[in-house]
Amino acid sequence: MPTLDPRLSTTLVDLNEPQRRAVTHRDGPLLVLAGPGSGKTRVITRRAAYLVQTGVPPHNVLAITFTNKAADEMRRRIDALGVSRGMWVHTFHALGVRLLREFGPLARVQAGFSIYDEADQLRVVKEAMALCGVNESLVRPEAAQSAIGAAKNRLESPAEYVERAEFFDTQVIARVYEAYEQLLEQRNAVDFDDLLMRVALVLRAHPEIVERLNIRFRYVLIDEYQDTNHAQYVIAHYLAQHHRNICATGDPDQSIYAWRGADLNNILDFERDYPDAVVVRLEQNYRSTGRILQVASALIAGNRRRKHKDLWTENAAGEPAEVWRFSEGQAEAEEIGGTIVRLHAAGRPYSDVAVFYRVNALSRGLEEALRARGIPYKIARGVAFYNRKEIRDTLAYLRVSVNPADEVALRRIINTPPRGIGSATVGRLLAAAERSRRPLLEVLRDPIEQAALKTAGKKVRAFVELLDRIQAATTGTVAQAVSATLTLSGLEAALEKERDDGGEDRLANVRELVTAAQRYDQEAEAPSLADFLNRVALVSDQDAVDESAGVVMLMTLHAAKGLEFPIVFIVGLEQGLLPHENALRERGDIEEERRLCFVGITRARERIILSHAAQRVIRGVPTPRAPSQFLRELDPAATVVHSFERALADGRVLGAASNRVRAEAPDADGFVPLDDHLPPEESRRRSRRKTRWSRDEFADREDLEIIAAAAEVGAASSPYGAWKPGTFVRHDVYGVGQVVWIRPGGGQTRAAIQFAGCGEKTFILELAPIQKLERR
DNA sequence: TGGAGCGTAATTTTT
DNA sequence: TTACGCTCCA
Repeated sequence: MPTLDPRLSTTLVDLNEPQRRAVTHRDGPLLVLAGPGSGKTRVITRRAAYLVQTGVPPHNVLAITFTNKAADEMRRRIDALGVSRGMWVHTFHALGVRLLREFGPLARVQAGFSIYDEADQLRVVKEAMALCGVNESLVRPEAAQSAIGAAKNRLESPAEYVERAEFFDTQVIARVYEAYEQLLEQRNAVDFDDLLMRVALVLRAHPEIVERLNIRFRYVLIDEYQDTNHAQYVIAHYLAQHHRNICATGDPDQSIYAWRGADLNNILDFERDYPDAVVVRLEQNYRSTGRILQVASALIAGNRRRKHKDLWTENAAGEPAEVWRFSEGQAEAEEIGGTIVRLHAAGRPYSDVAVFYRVNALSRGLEEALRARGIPYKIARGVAFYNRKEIRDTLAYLRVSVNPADEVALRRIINTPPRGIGSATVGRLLAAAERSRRPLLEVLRDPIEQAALKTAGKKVRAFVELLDRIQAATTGTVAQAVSATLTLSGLEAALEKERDDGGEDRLANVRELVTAAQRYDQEAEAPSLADFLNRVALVSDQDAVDESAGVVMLMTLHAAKGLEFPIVFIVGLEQGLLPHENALRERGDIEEERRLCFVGITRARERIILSHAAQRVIRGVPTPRAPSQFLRELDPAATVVHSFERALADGRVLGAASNRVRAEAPDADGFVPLDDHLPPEESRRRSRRKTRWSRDEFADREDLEIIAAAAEVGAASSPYGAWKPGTFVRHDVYGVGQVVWIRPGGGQTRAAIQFAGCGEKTFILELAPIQKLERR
């Protein structure tokens, strides 16, 4: 019996009963179902501390999260409890990198491997398609990319994928997948999915490695278990195989990554996988007011695939949730901006406020409104920095010097900045590489090839010499390597010139990269250029959320998970946006959209405002919008509706259906004429009044449906009413085809057309050069 | 070779 | 609205 750690009482203090049970559970599988705001992070960190304080060496504990930010946060909090030394706290992907570094050869990767992000990956997919002779109009490269990613999540090799491929296009993709894998191998590169897949496959094939890892990691904690995909599930399974000390925490109601392969069944079936599992439910919420919780609970009750929880709180009931309705999307942004100004004037720090949206495109209007009012804000977009051209260019140089086989990076920098090696020369070199089956860089170095190129050959030689000089300069600290690369490559000079010519100051951005490298040099345990590059590759948007920045935060609903703010706005609660159009389609998942909305609402501590507009400018086109079906699913007893609609010049009121007495026929534009017997002033006054939704009123209130109907009529009255599946059409480029399906929505009409020569393609009819063929 | 200019297509969420 | 790819011209 180990002596009890004196710190143990601190570890267990201020925990409620279920929390304490979860923290002090020692051996065997444990499932913690943690509702929003129920102190889940606290439980995980305390549990890690508890294990250590009761005698488990820290290096025997492995904690896995999904985001770097969560990992850092957990490490920090465990640190604060004084026990983190030697403990492994990683994201699944970072764990993948570390393990691949250890047993890489078993997974067909060599030291210094590159990690390809989505953009790199797409390049390789395109290359693979070209290699297979697959035309990009036959299979969209993005489609192939996501099919390959999905296959990897299922741990399917190209050969296994082929077996399942029934249809022509999947057979094509199977060939592309195979070529893609070969290209990655030649380049000593892995993509994001490989970081999981290859680890999972190694574990499956090598019991001795599993054994070794099981000895090393006696306790495994996995956070956000509801977001694990099949590959992650398999990894978790093997990591806990012998000792079965797996602690999974999560909440099925907050699973929002099914589109990326997350399998809700992993958490729903945990008790089947581990029949002896102890299950702890954390249902007491410490975050939100009673009404916020009430509204959220009513909403999520609409889902079938879940584990029931009774969320409750001792917090005050608070204010009702608010639904704000606008006639136009811009008014929504303006009103939110104005409200934030007033809140701030009343003493609220900006950081008390966050605005969430379903799609990034919605941030623009908000940004403009905030900027116009001088409200400081930040958008949670971590990758934005690393996606800048100048940053990617710099990193490409570094990648080549760590991994000379990295052809994607090599091709990126071969003529950046311009050095007279144009596409014709590159084309010749690539052909030579393919002919002689040698890596591109080897061909570049070949004096014979250089000579064959005549004048360009000299430039190629200068380029490889440059690469050698850069490689020689990358031996010191990472920061030194980065700045030497900038100077030697000529990037610095090029950017300087661009700035002096009055262009953007992109030099400042690459200087920031040097700063980031300096920070890394100081913080990393064993800094190396390769590790720095790996780390940079795994940066995500979520990591950029800085709640302590003192500014209003703007982010997608996905990025909002795990955060909390006193005042939360969720904008664009409209059909097609939330739930998103894709989810409304045949195989879409409405429940996931509902969870997304649930996640958003439960971020709020004091006040939640859900807004929608009857019309919104999308891609420059004013589009009628119907309110989200989720608005109808909120608990009306805890909800209040506030209309900000305004009459138009001609007296019509967009979206002000709340003033209606009975439904009227929509006019030709698809808008319901409202209150046109009232003078505009009266109409405006009425539409501004605050309405409280009583249950009855809510029940037979038609307004939402009416607006929805108006939107639909708007779409149906489009010139494509007569287009049906089977209708023959002619496209200026693809020729004659036949409509497969047609769907109005969001002011645009989408249709899939099957063409004789080149397969099925989807169009926005309003924009595509396409006509109906008339029967004659 | 490389830049400018044009047309076309696309837009969900991200480790 | 923007991004990308393609063609054309200096």
